[in-house]
Amino acid sequence: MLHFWYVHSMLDHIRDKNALITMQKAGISKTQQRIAVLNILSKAATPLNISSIRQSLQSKTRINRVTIYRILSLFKMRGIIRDITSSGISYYELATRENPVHPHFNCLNCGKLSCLEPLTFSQAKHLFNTDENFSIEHIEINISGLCSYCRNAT
Amino acid sequence: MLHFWYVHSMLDHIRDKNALITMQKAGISKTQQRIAVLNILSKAATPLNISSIRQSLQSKTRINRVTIYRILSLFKMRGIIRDITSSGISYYELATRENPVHPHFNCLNCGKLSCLEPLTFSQAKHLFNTDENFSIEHIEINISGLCSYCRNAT
DNA sequence: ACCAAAAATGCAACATAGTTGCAATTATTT
DNA sequence: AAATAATTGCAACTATGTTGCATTTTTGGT
Repeated sequence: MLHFWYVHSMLDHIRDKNALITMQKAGISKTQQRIAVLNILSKAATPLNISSIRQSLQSKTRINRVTIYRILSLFKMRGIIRDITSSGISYYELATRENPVHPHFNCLNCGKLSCLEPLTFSQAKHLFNTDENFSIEHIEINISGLCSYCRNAT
Repeated sequence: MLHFWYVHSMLDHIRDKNALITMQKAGISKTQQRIAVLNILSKAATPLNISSIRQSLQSKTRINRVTIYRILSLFKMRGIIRDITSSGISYYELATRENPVHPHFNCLNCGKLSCLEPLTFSQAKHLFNTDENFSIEHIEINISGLCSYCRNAT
């Protein structure tokens, strides 16, 4: 039987490799800080906000607050990640083919952001009577309430 | 023919009266600052963010930054206003029967937030497969791109 | 209309998010 | 392996938002 730590170090290794490939494709320098940020986002099951990212990073990599902002901003520009702002807080998630744009659910109790089933852009676009000639570039749908855990806990 | 200033002072008078009635109904003290904030929001054609509200207020009423936050928070709790957070900035609009919850359009160029045609809560709710037992309390839909003005200006 | 009690405002101080310029460090290219 | 280019760290700054406490304004009873 494989050991826990072994499986994990193996996964970490794969992730590091993927991170390098991603940055290669994007044509940006492969720095330790960028790899670390990318790995944290690829490990995450839900979109993460800056403070979660900082916490996860500080234990492993020495990284400045400003650097995180700059890396996230660069990743966003290059289409590597997407940001979701729910209740005034920015969350980040990987933007891959396998992970298309989708609505999010923000628990008002625990604050966790979960991903909902995707709605295609055209489906969503169809909903809104935009006879006024707006050019739609982004549709953000955020739903809030209580997640199943918090709902049952109360 | 009626003079411009006359019509306006008349409208202001009606607004002041409406503001007083609103606060009476909500069972909260009728203060100058609250009347001023309420009037600004009732005059506005689009949802306003804090800095717009501050700017509009400072010319007329002496009011502290903190007071505006407290008033908006109270109004929100009492259901007098609604807040919309688009791209990390909070905007406020009157929450009346005639003005139901609706999606918003945020121009990425000029930053202005416009109101789109409403979608009923049940229409919107129906869209999302929430088989997981989330309890939905709020659905926020924000669309961004270029407004007609900015689109044509470029 | 006045006075006491209750409520709201102003102010100072603080916390967090996010940005910018510049010097020091790290990647990349040859 | 060295020179150049890019990135990071740091200090300082802006904006948003919050809290405690003293001062002022509203409210409600007389």
